[in-house]
Amino acid sequence: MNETDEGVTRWRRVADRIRSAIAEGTMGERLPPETELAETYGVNRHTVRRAIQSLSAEGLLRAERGRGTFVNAAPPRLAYPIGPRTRFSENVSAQGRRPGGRLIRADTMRADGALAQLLDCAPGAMLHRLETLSVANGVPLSIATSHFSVERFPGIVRAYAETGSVTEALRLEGVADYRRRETRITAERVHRLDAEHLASAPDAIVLVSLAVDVDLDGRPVQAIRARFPADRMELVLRP
Amino acid sequence: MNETDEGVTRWRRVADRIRSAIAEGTMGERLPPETELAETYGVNRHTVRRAIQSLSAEGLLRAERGRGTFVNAAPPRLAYPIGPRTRFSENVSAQGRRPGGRLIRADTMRADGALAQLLDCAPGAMLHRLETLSVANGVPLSIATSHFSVERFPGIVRAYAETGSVTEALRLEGVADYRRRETRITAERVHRLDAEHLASAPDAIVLVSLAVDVDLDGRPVQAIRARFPADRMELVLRP
DNA sequence: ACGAATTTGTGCGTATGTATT
DNA sequence: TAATACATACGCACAAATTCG
Repeated sequence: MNETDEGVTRWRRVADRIRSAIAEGTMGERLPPETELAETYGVNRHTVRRAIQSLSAEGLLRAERGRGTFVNAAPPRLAYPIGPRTRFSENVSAQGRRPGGRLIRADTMRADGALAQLLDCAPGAMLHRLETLSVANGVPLSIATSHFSVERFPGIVRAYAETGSVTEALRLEGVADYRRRETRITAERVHRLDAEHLASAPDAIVLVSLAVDVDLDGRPVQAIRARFPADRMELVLRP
Repeated sequence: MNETDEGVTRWRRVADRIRSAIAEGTMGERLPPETELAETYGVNRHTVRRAIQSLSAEGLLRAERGRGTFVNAAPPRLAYPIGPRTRFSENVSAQGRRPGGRLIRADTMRADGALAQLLDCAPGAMLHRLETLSVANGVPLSIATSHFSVERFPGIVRAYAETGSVTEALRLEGVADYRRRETRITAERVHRLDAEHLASAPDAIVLVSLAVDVDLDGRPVQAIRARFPADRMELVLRP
Protein backbone atom coordinates (compact mmCIF):
# COMPACT_ATOMS: atom_id res chain seq x y z
CA MET A 1 0.00 0.00 0.00
CA ASN A 2 0.95 3.58 -0.55
CA GLU A 3 2.39 5.28 2.52
CA THR A 4 1.36 8.80 1.56
CA ASP A 5 -2.07 8.62 3.19
CA GLU A 6 -0.78 7.73 6.61
CA GLY A 7 -3.38 7.80 9.32
CA VAL A 8 -6.16 6.40 7.13
CA THR A 9 -7.13 2.82 7.67
CA ARG A 10 -6.16 0.28 5.05
CA TRP A 11 -9.64 -0.66 3.99
CA ARG A 12 -10.40 3.01 3.41
CA ARG A 13 -7.31 3.42 1.25
CA VAL A 14 -8.29 0.32 -0.70
CA ALA A 15 -11.79 1.70 -1.16
CA ASP A 16 -10.39 5.01 -2.42
CA ARG A 17 -8.13 3.28 -4.90
CA ILE A 18 -10.96 1.15 -6.22
CA ARG A 19 -13.16 4.23 -6.53
CA SER A 20 -10.44 6.08 -8.42
CA ALA A 21 -9.84 3.15 -10.73
CA ILE A 22 -13.53 3.07 -11.56
CA ALA A 23 -13.64 6.83 -12.12
CA GLU A 24 -10.64 6.60 -14.46
CA GLY A 25 -12.24 3.75 -16.33
CA THR A 26 -9.33 1.40 -15.72
CA MET A 27 -11.44 -1.02 -13.75
CA GLY A 28 -13.97 -2.13 -16.30
CA GLU A 29 -17.45 -3.46 -15.71
CA ARG A 30 -16.38 -6.25 -13.41
CA LEU A 31 -13.86 -6.21 -10.58
CA PRO A 32 -11.15 -8.83 -10.24
CA PRO A 33 -11.87 -11.45 -7.58
CA GLU A 34 -11.32 -10.47 -3.97
CA THR A 35 -8.26 -12.68 -3.64
CA GLU A 36 -6.66 -11.00 -6.62
CA LEU A 37 -7.50 -7.51 -5.35
CA ALA A 38 -6.02 -8.45 -1.99
CA GLU A 39 -2.82 -9.49 -3.70
CA THR A 40 -2.47 -6.43 -5.92
CA TYR A 41 -3.15 -4.05 -3.01
CA GLY A 42 -1.01 -6.10 -0.64
CA VAL A 43 -3.69 -6.62 1.99
CA ASN A 44 -5.74 -9.47 3.36
CA ARG A 45 -8.89 -10.51 1.61
CA HIS A 46 -10.95 -9.34 4.61
CA THR A 47 -9.59 -5.86 4.14
CA VAL A 48 -10.66 -5.87 0.51
CA ARG A 49 -14.07 -7.12 1.57
CA ARG A 50 -14.43 -4.26 4.05
CA ALA A 51 -13.65 -1.79 1.25
CA ILE A 52 -16.09 -3.44 -1.15
CA GLN A 53 -18.74 -3.42 1.56
CA SER A 54 -18.33 0.32 1.97
CA LEU A 55 -18.49 0.96 -1.76
CA SER A 56 -21.54 -1.27 -2.08
CA ALA A 57 -23.26 0.74 0.64
CA GLU A 58 -22.61 3.84 -1.45
CA GLY A 59 -24.27 2.12 -4.37
CA LEU A 60 -21.11 2.12 -6.46
CA LEU A 61 -20.56 -1.64 -6.44
CA ARG A 62 -22.74 -4.70 -6.34
CA ALA A 63 -21.35 -8.03 -5.10
CA GLU A 64 -23.09 -11.19 -6.28
CA ARG A 65 -22.30 -14.42 -4.58
CA GLY A 66 -20.66 -16.92 -6.86
CA ARG A 67 -20.57 -14.49 -9.79
CA GLY A 68 -18.35 -11.57 -8.91
CA THR A 69 -18.38 -7.93 -7.97
CA PHE A 70 -19.66 -5.44 -10.51
CA VAL A 71 -19.68 -1.71 -11.03
CA ASN A 72 -23.17 -0.33 -10.81
CA ALA A 73 -24.34 1.71 -13.71
CA ALA A 74 -26.19 4.70 -12.25
CA PRO A 75 -29.64 4.60 -13.86
CA PRO A 76 -31.55 7.83 -14.24
CA ARG A 77 -34.14 8.29 -11.54
CA LEU A 78 -37.80 8.28 -12.37
CA ALA A 79 -39.46 11.56 -11.47
CA TYR A 80 -42.49 11.48 -9.21
CA PRO A 81 -44.32 14.82 -9.24
CA ILE A 82 -45.89 15.88 -5.96
CA GLY A 83 -48.59 18.45 -5.81
CA PRO A 84 -52.11 19.13 -4.55
CA ARG A 85 -53.50 16.62 -7.04
CA THR A 86 -50.92 13.88 -6.80
CA ARG A 87 -52.25 10.63 -8.28
CA PHE A 88 -49.99 7.72 -8.88
CA SER A 89 -51.41 6.27 -12.08
CA GLU A 90 -51.47 9.65 -13.84
CA ASN A 91 -47.92 10.36 -12.78
CA VAL A 92 -46.43 7.21 -14.16
CA SER A 93 -48.39 6.92 -17.38
CA ALA A 94 -47.40 10.49 -18.21
CA GLN A 95 -43.82 9.28 -18.50
CA GLY A 96 -44.58 6.53 -20.96
CA ARG A 97 -44.59 3.77 -18.41
CA ARG A 98 -47.19 1.15 -17.88
CA PRO A 99 -48.48 1.58 -14.35
CA GLY A 100 -49.61 -1.25 -12.16
CA GLY A 101 -50.55 -1.86 -8.59
CA ARG A 102 -50.98 -4.76 -6.26
CA LEU A 103 -52.69 -5.03 -2.91
CA ILE A 104 -50.21 -6.44 -0.43
CA ARG A 105 -52.25 -6.34 2.73
CA ALA A 106 -55.55 -5.09 4.06
CA ASP A 107 -56.42 -5.07 7.74
CA THR A 108 -57.56 -2.80 10.53
CA MET A 109 -55.68 -1.09 13.33
CA ARG A 110 -56.17 1.54 15.99
CA ALA A 111 -55.01 5.11 15.43
CA ASP A 112 -52.03 6.15 17.50
CA GLY A 113 -51.62 9.76 18.53
CA ALA A 114 -49.86 10.92 15.38
CA LEU A 115 -52.34 9.27 13.01
CA ALA A 116 -55.29 10.52 15.02
CA GLN A 117 -54.03 14.07 14.71
CA LEU A 118 -53.43 13.73 10.98
CA LEU A 119 -56.86 12.23 10.35
CA ASP A 120 -58.63 14.44 12.89
CA CYS A 121 -60.12 11.46 14.71
CA ALA A 122 -59.97 10.11 18.25
CA PRO A 123 -56.85 8.24 19.33
CA GLY A 124 -57.68 4.55 19.34
CA ALA A 125 -60.27 4.89 16.57
CA MET A 126 -60.41 1.97 14.17
CA LEU A 127 -58.68 2.50 10.84
CA HIS A 128 -58.53 0.51 7.65
CA ARG A 129 -54.95 -0.08 6.59
CA LEU A 130 -54.27 -0.73 2.93
CA GLU A 131 -50.79 -1.59 1.76
CA THR A 132 -50.20 -1.37 -1.95
CA LEU A 133 -47.21 -1.93 -4.17
CA SER A 134 -46.87 0.27 -7.23
CA VAL A 135 -45.01 -0.99 -10.27
CA ALA A 136 -44.11 0.52 -13.61
CA ASN A 137 -42.74 -1.59 -16.43
CA GLY A 138 -42.14 -4.37 -13.99
CA VAL A 139 -40.02 -2.22 -11.68
CA PRO A 140 -41.35 -1.63 -8.17
CA LEU A 141 -41.55 2.10 -7.50
CA SER A 142 -43.26 2.46 -4.16
CA ILE A 143 -45.03 0.84 -1.27
CA ALA A 144 -47.81 2.91 0.18
CA THR A 145 -49.73 2.32 3.39
CA SER A 146 -53.06 4.15 3.40
CA HIS A 147 -55.15 4.72 6.51
CA PHE A 148 -58.90 5.37 6.36
CA SER A 149 -61.45 5.80 9.13
CA VAL A 150 -63.51 2.61 9.42
CA GLU A 151 -66.46 4.60 10.71
CA ARG A 152 -66.52 6.94 7.74
CA PHE A 153 -65.46 4.53 5.00
CA PRO A 154 -66.65 1.07 6.03
CA GLY A 155 -66.53 -0.37 2.51
CA ILE A 156 -63.30 1.18 1.30
CA VAL A 157 -61.35 -2.07 1.16
CA ARG A 158 -63.91 -3.88 -0.97
CA ALA A 159 -64.26 -0.81 -3.18
CA TYR A 160 -60.53 -0.67 -3.70
CA ALA A 161 -60.34 -4.37 -4.43
CA GLU A 162 -63.03 -3.99 -7.08
CA THR A 163 -61.77 -0.82 -8.73
CA GLY A 164 -58.04 -1.03 -8.09
CA SER A 165 -57.94 2.71 -7.54
CA VAL A 166 -58.10 4.80 -4.40
CA THR A 167 -59.72 7.62 -6.34
CA GLU A 168 -62.50 5.35 -7.59
CA ALA A 169 -62.92 3.63 -4.24
CA LEU A 170 -63.34 6.97 -2.49
CA ARG A 171 -65.88 8.04 -5.09
CA LEU A 172 -67.93 4.94 -4.32
CA GLU A 173 -67.71 5.90 -0.64
CA GLY A 174 -69.08 9.36 -1.37
CA VAL A 175 -65.94 11.45 -1.80
CA ALA A 176 -66.30 13.24 -5.10
CA ASP A 177 -62.73 14.55 -5.10
CA TYR A 178 -59.81 15.08 -2.80
CA ARG A 179 -56.58 16.98 -2.72
CA ARG A 180 -53.24 16.86 -0.95
CA ARG A 181 -53.09 18.99 2.17
CA GLU A 182 -49.61 18.27 3.43
CA THR A 183 -46.62 16.14 2.56
CA ARG A 184 -43.71 15.46 4.89
CA ILE A 185 -40.64 13.90 3.38
CA THR A 186 -37.74 12.19 5.05
CA ALA A 187 -35.50 9.19 4.34
CA GLU A 188 -34.34 6.07 6.11
CA ARG A 189 -32.99 2.62 5.51
CA VAL A 190 -35.47 0.25 3.96
CA HIS A 191 -37.22 -2.20 6.25
CA ARG A 192 -36.69 -5.83 5.57
CA LEU A 193 -40.15 -6.71 4.23
CA ASP A 194 -40.29 -3.54 2.15
CA ALA A 195 -36.93 -4.42 0.64
CA GLU A 196 -38.35 -7.70 -0.61
CA HIS A 197 -41.37 -6.09 -2.21
CA LEU A 198 -39.34 -3.26 -3.71
CA ALA A 199 -36.62 -5.64 -4.92
CA SER A 200 -34.09 -3.43 -3.19
CA ALA A 201 -30.83 -4.29 -1.50
CA PRO A 202 -31.28 -4.94 2.23
CA ASP A 203 -29.38 -1.74 3.05
CA ALA A 204 -31.02 0.45 0.42
CA ILE A 205 -32.40 3.89 1.17
CA VAL A 206 -36.05 4.83 0.83
CA LEU A 207 -37.67 8.22 0.63
CA VAL A 208 -40.55 8.29 3.08
CA SER A 209 -43.50 10.53 2.31
CA LEU A 210 -46.17 11.05 4.95
CA ALA A 211 -49.13 12.75 3.35
CA VAL A 212 -52.69 13.72 4.20
CA ASP A 213 -55.46 13.98 1.63
CA VAL A 214 -58.57 16.01 2.39
CA ASP A 215 -61.97 16.20 0.71
CA LEU A 216 -63.40 19.36 -0.79
CA ASP A 217 -64.62 20.45 2.65
CA GLY A 218 -61.12 20.15 4.03
CA ARG A 219 -61.87 17.06 6.10
CA PRO A 220 -59.08 14.48 6.22
CA VAL A 221 -59.82 11.46 4.07
CA GLN A 222 -56.69 9.34 4.17
CA ALA A 223 -53.20 9.41 5.62
CA ILE A 224 -50.56 7.79 3.42
CA ARG A 225 -47.07 6.67 4.28
CA ALA A 226 -45.29 5.90 1.02
CA ARG A 227 -41.79 4.51 0.63
CA PHE A 228 -39.84 5.13 -2.60
CA PRO A 229 -36.50 3.48 -3.37
CA ALA A 230 -34.17 6.47 -3.49
CA ASP A 231 -31.91 4.99 -6.15
CA ARG A 232 -34.81 4.74 -8.59
CA MET A 233 -37.03 7.67 -7.70
CA GLU A 234 -36.88 11.38 -7.13
CA LEU A 235 -39.76 13.52 -5.90
CA VAL A 236 -40.40 16.63 -7.95
CA LEU A 237 -42.16 19.73 -6.68
CA ARG A 238 -43.34 22.50 -8.92
CA PRO A 239 -45.10 25.36 -7.15
CA MET B 1 -27.94 -19.84 19.84
CA ASN B 2 -31.50 -20.87 19.28
CA GLU B 3 -31.97 -23.55 16.65
CA THR B 4 -35.53 -22.61 15.74
CA ASP B 5 -34.57 -20.05 13.09
CA GLU B 6 -32.52 -22.43 11.03
CA GLY B 7 -31.41 -21.06 7.71
CA VAL B 8 -30.81 -17.55 9.00
CA THR B 9 -27.22 -16.46 9.50
CA ARG B 10 -25.94 -16.16 13.03
CA TRP B 11 -25.22 -12.45 12.95
CA ARG B 12 -28.80 -11.84 11.80
CA ARG B 13 -30.17 -13.91 14.67
CA VAL B 14 -27.96 -12.00 17.10
CA ALA B 15 -29.18 -8.72 15.64
CA ASP B 16 -32.79 -9.81 16.03
CA ARG B 17 -32.26 -10.82 19.64
CA ILE B 18 -30.60 -7.51 20.46
CA ARG B 19 -33.41 -5.64 18.74
CA SER B 20 -36.00 -7.57 20.71
CA ALA B 21 -34.17 -6.99 23.98
CA ILE B 22 -34.18 -3.27 23.29
CA ALA B 23 -37.86 -3.29 22.37
CA GLU B 24 -38.70 -5.13 25.59
CA GLY B 25 -36.64 -2.69 27.58
CA THR B 26 -34.45 -5.41 29.07
CA MET B 27 -31.33 -3.99 27.45
CA GLY B 28 -31.05 -0.58 29.04
CA GLU B 29 -29.39 2.49 27.68
CA ARG B 30 -26.02 0.87 27.16
CA LEU B 31 -25.22 -2.52 25.71
CA PRO B 32 -22.85 -4.95 27.43
CA PRO B 33 -19.38 -5.08 25.88
CA GLU B 34 -18.98 -7.06 22.68
CA THR B 35 -17.02 -9.81 24.38
CA GLU B 36 -19.80 -10.31 26.89
CA LEU B 37 -22.50 -10.30 24.21
CA ALA B 38 -20.47 -12.85 22.29
CA GLU B 39 -20.36 -15.09 25.33
CA THR B 40 -24.03 -14.81 26.20
CA TYR B 41 -25.10 -15.50 22.62
CA GLY B 42 -22.46 -18.18 22.17
CA VAL B 43 -20.85 -16.67 19.09
CA ASN B 44 -17.56 -15.04 18.16
CA ARG B 45 -17.03 -11.38 18.84
CA HIS B 46 -16.86 -10.70 15.07
CA THR B 47 -20.36 -12.11 14.73
CA VAL B 48 -21.63 -9.76 17.41
CA ARG B 49 -19.86 -6.89 15.67
CA ARG B 50 -21.55 -7.75 12.39
CA ALA B 51 -24.93 -7.63 14.14
CA ILE B 52 -24.14 -4.33 15.84
CA GLN B 53 -22.97 -2.92 12.52
CA SER B 54 -26.31 -3.80 10.98
CA LEU B 55 -28.30 -2.28 13.84
CA SER B 56 -26.14 0.84 13.75
CA ALA B 57 -26.88 1.21 10.05
CA GLU B 58 -30.57 1.16 10.94
CA GLY B 59 -29.93 3.96 13.38
CA LEU B 60 -30.92 1.86 16.39
CA LEU B 61 -27.45 1.66 17.94
CA ARG B 62 -24.42 3.88 18.15
CA ALA B 63 -20.98 2.40 18.88
CA GLU B 64 -18.33 4.69 20.37
CA ARG B 65 -14.77 3.53 20.47
CA GLY B 66 -13.44 3.21 23.96
CA ARG B 67 -16.82 3.98 25.53
CA GLY B 68 -19.31 1.37 24.53
CA THR B 69 -22.36 0.76 22.38
CA PHE B 70 -25.50 2.71 23.14
CA VAL B 71 -29.16 2.64 22.20
CA ASN B 72 -30.11 5.65 20.15
CA ALA B 73 -32.98 7.71 21.39
CA ALA B 74 -35.01 8.71 18.33
CA PRO B 75 -35.21 12.53 18.44
CA PRO B 76 -38.08 14.30 16.71
CA ARG B 77 -37.16 15.64 13.33
CA LEU B 78 -37.01 19.34 12.64
CA ALA B 79 -39.45 20.40 9.93
CA TYR B 80 -38.12 22.29 6.93
CA PRO B 81 -40.95 23.87 4.92
CA ILE B 82 -40.48 23.95 1.16
CA GLY B 83 -42.43 26.26 -1.05
CA PRO B 84 -42.11 28.94 -3.70
CA ARG B 85 -40.57 31.32 -1.15
CA THR B 86 -38.30 28.96 0.74
CA ARG B 87 -35.73 30.89 2.76
CA PHE B 88 -33.59 29.16 5.30
CA SER B 89 -33.33 31.78 8.01
CA GLU B 90 -37.07 32.42 8.09
CA ASN B 91 -37.76 28.71 8.26
CA VAL B 92 -35.63 28.02 11.25
CA SER B 93 -36.36 31.08 13.31
CA ALA B 94 -40.06 30.38 12.93
CA GLN B 95 -39.51 27.26 15.03
CA GLY B 96 -37.85 29.08 17.88
CA ARG B 97 -34.35 28.15 16.87
CA ARG B 98 -31.43 30.44 16.51
CA PRO B 99 -30.29 30.21 12.89
CA GLY B 100 -26.70 30.50 11.76
CA GLY B 101 -24.67 29.96 8.65
CA ARG B 102 -21.07 29.54 7.72
CA LEU B 103 -19.32 29.77 4.37
CA ILE B 104 -17.40 26.56 3.82
CA ARG B 105 -16.03 27.16 0.36
CA ALA B 106 -16.24 29.60 -2.51
CA ASP B 107 -14.72 28.91 -5.91
CA THR B 108 -15.59 28.75 -9.59
CA MET B 109 -16.34 25.83 -11.86
CA ARG B 110 -17.66 25.12 -15.32
CA ALA B 111 -21.29 24.16 -15.84
CA ASP B 112 -21.85 20.56 -16.86
CA GLY B 113 -24.80 19.63 -19.01
CA ALA B 114 -27.28 19.25 -16.19
CA LEU B 115 -26.37 22.53 -14.50
CA ALA B 116 -26.36 24.37 -17.79
CA GLN B 117 -29.88 23.20 -18.47
CA LEU B 118 -31.08 24.16 -15.00
CA LEU B 119 -29.50 27.60 -15.18
CA ASP B 120 -30.34 28.12 -18.84
CA CYS B 121 -26.72 28.88 -19.75
CA ALA B 122 -24.15 27.36 -22.08
CA PRO B 123 -22.43 24.14 -21.04
CA GLY B 124 -18.94 25.03 -19.89
CA ALA B 125 -19.97 28.50 -18.71
CA MET B 126 -18.19 29.72 -15.59
CA LEU B 127 -20.18 29.44 -12.37
CA HIS B 128 -19.59 30.65 -8.86
CA ARG B 129 -19.91 27.81 -6.39
CA LEU B 130 -20.81 28.71 -2.82
CA GLU B 131 -20.92 26.03 -0.18
CA THR B 132 -22.63 26.98 3.06
CA LEU B 133 -23.34 25.14 6.26
CA SER B 134 -26.58 25.95 8.08
CA VAL B 135 -26.82 25.51 11.81
CA ALA B 136 -29.58 25.96 14.34
CA ASN B 137 -28.92 25.90 18.06
CA GLY B 138 -25.49 24.51 17.35
CA VAL B 139 -26.84 21.54 15.38
CA PRO B 140 -25.88 21.35 11.70
CA LEU B 141 -29.01 21.12 9.59
CA SER B 142 -27.87 21.34 6.00
CA ILE B 143 -25.05 21.87 3.57
CA ALA B 144 -26.03 23.76 0.47
CA THR B 145 -24.02 24.26 -2.70
CA SER B 146 -25.26 27.22 -4.70
CA HIS B 147 -24.32 27.86 -8.32
CA PHE B 148 -24.49 31.34 -9.89
CA SER B 149 -23.49 32.54 -13.34
CA VAL B 150 -20.18 34.42 -13.09
CA GLU B 151 -21.12 36.52 -16.07
CA ARG B 152 -24.39 37.68 -14.58
CA PHE B 153 -23.37 37.91 -10.91
CA PRO B 154 -19.65 38.73 -10.84
CA GLY B 155 -19.69 40.06 -7.30
CA ILE B 156 -22.01 37.55 -5.67
CA VAL B 157 -19.32 35.94 -3.51
CA ARG B 158 -18.16 39.21 -1.99
CA ALA B 159 -21.75 40.29 -1.51
CA TYR B 160 -22.56 37.07 0.28
CA ALA B 161 -19.47 37.34 2.44
CA GLU B 162 -20.51 40.83 3.49
CA THR B 163 -24.19 40.23 4.07
CA GLY B 164 -24.22 36.55 5.05
CA SER B 165 -27.46 36.11 3.14
CA VAL B 166 -28.16 34.92 -0.37
CA THR B 167 -31.26 37.05 -0.51
CA GLU B 168 -29.31 40.20 0.40
CA ALA B 169 -26.41 39.31 -1.88
CA LEU B 170 -28.73 38.87 -4.84
CA ARG B 171 -30.38 42.20 -4.07
CA LEU B 172 -26.98 43.88 -4.26
CA GLU B 173 -26.48 42.18 -7.61
CA GLY B 174 -29.74 43.59 -8.91
CA VAL B 175 -32.23 40.80 -8.19
CA ALA B 176 -35.09 42.39 -6.31
CA ASP B 177 -36.75 39.10 -5.47
CA TYR B 178 -36.75 35.46 -6.50
CA ARG B 179 -38.88 32.40 -6.08
CA ARG B 180 -38.50 28.64 -6.24
CA ARG B 181 -39.29 27.18 -9.66
CA GLU B 182 -38.61 23.52 -9.08
CA THR B 183 -37.37 21.22 -6.35
CA ARG B 184 -36.26 17.64 -6.92
CA ILE B 185 -35.79 15.49 -3.86
CA THR B 186 -33.96 12.24 -3.48
CA ALA B 187 -31.78 10.59 -0.84
CA GLU B 188 -28.39 8.94 -0.64
CA ARG B 189 -25.61 8.08 1.74
CA VAL B 190 -23.73 11.06 3.05
CA HIS B 191 -20.39 11.88 1.44
CA ARG B 192 -17.38 11.82 3.66
CA LEU B 193 -16.67 15.55 3.84
CA ASP B 194 -20.34 16.36 4.26
CA ALA B 195 -20.52 13.91 7.14
CA GLU B 196 -17.82 15.84 8.96
CA HIS B 197 -19.54 19.17 8.50
CA LEU B 198 -22.95 17.80 9.39
CA ALA B 199 -21.58 15.88 12.38
CA SER B 200 -23.27 12.79 11.01
CA ALA B 201 -22.24 9.17 11.17
CA PRO B 202 -20.14 8.16 8.13
CA ASP B 203 -22.97 5.97 6.88
CA ALA B 204 -25.80 8.39 7.61
CA ILE B 205 -28.51 9.22 5.09
CA VAL B 206 -29.04 12.66 3.62
CA LEU B 207 -32.03 14.08 1.83
CA VAL B 208 -30.79 15.74 -1.34
CA SER B 209 -32.74 18.66 -2.72
CA LEU B 210 -31.87 20.03 -6.14
CA ALA B 211 -33.65 23.32 -6.61
CA VAL B 212 -33.76 26.20 -9.07
CA ASP B 213 -34.61 29.75 -8.09
CA VAL B 214 -35.78 32.23 -10.72
CA ASP B 215 -36.16 35.99 -10.69
CA LEU B 216 -39.45 37.77 -11.25
CA ASP B 217 -38.98 37.48 -15.01
CA GLY B 218 -38.62 33.72 -14.72
CA ARG B 219 -34.90 33.71 -15.50
CA PRO B 220 -32.86 31.20 -13.49
CA VAL B 221 -30.82 32.86 -10.77
CA GLN B 222 -29.25 30.03 -8.83
CA ALA B 223 -29.21 26.27 -8.72
CA ILE B 224 -28.91 24.79 -5.24
CA ARG B 225 -28.01 21.30 -4.18
CA ALA B 226 -28.76 21.00 -0.48
CA ARG B 227 -28.10 18.00 1.75
CA PHE B 228 -30.15 17.47 4.93
CA PRO B 229 -29.35 14.79 7.51
CA ALA B 230 -32.42 12.58 7.29
CA ASP B 231 -32.36 11.62 10.94
CA ARG B 232 -32.71 15.27 11.99
CA MET B 233 -34.78 16.84 9.24
CA GLU B 234 -37.97 16.33 7.34
CA LEU B 235 -39.09 18.39 4.37
CA VAL B 236 -42.63 19.69 4.59
CA LEU B 237 -44.76 20.70 1.62
CA ARG B 238 -48.00 22.57 1.91
CA PRO B 239 -49.70 23.41 -1.36
C1' DA C 1 -0.57 13.76 35.81
C1' DC C 2 -0.14 9.27 34.59
C1' DG C 3 -0.60 4.57 33.89
C1' DA C 4 -3.72 0.50 33.96
C1' DA C 5 -7.98 -1.39 32.67
C1' DT C 6 -11.80 -1.35 29.58
C1' DT C 7 -13.97 -1.18 25.13
C1' DT C 8 -14.44 -0.58 20.30
C1' DG C 9 -11.79 -0.67 15.65
C1' DT C 10 -8.66 -2.79 12.39
C1' DG C 11 -6.17 -6.57 10.34
C1' DC C 12 -4.58 -11.21 9.33
C1' DG C 13 -5.02 -16.30 9.08
C1' DT C 14 -7.94 -20.14 8.51
C1' DA C 15 -11.90 -22.92 7.54
C1' DT C 16 -16.27 -23.83 5.72
C1' DG C 17 -20.75 -22.74 3.38
C1' DT C 18 -23.26 -21.58 -0.83
C1' DA C 19 -24.26 -19.91 -5.37
C1' DT C 20 -22.61 -19.60 -10.07
C1' DT C 21 -20.04 -20.97 -14.01
C1' DT D 1 -18.66 -32.71 -11.50
C1' DA D 2 -15.07 -29.48 -10.69
C1' DA D 3 -13.54 -24.89 -10.35
C1' DT D 4 -14.51 -20.28 -9.11
C1' DA D 5 -16.08 -16.55 -6.18
C1' DC D 6 -18.59 -14.33 -2.63
C1' DA D 7 -20.52 -15.10 2.46
C1' DT D 8 -20.12 -16.48 7.07
C1' DA D 9 -17.66 -17.68 11.21
C1' DC D 10 -13.99 -18.44 14.47
C1' DG D 11 -9.52 -17.23 16.72
C1' DC D 12 -5.72 -14.24 17.61
C1' DA D 13 -3.29 -9.88 17.98
C1' DC D 14 -2.77 -5.22 18.28
C1' DA D 15 -4.31 -0.21 17.78
C1' DA D 16 -6.92 3.69 19.46
C1' DA D 17 -10.01 6.02 22.47
C1' DT D 18 -11.98 6.40 26.85
C1' DT D 19 -12.42 5.77 31.79
C1' DC D 20 -10.85 5.37 36.27
C1' DG D 21 -7.95 4.75 40.17
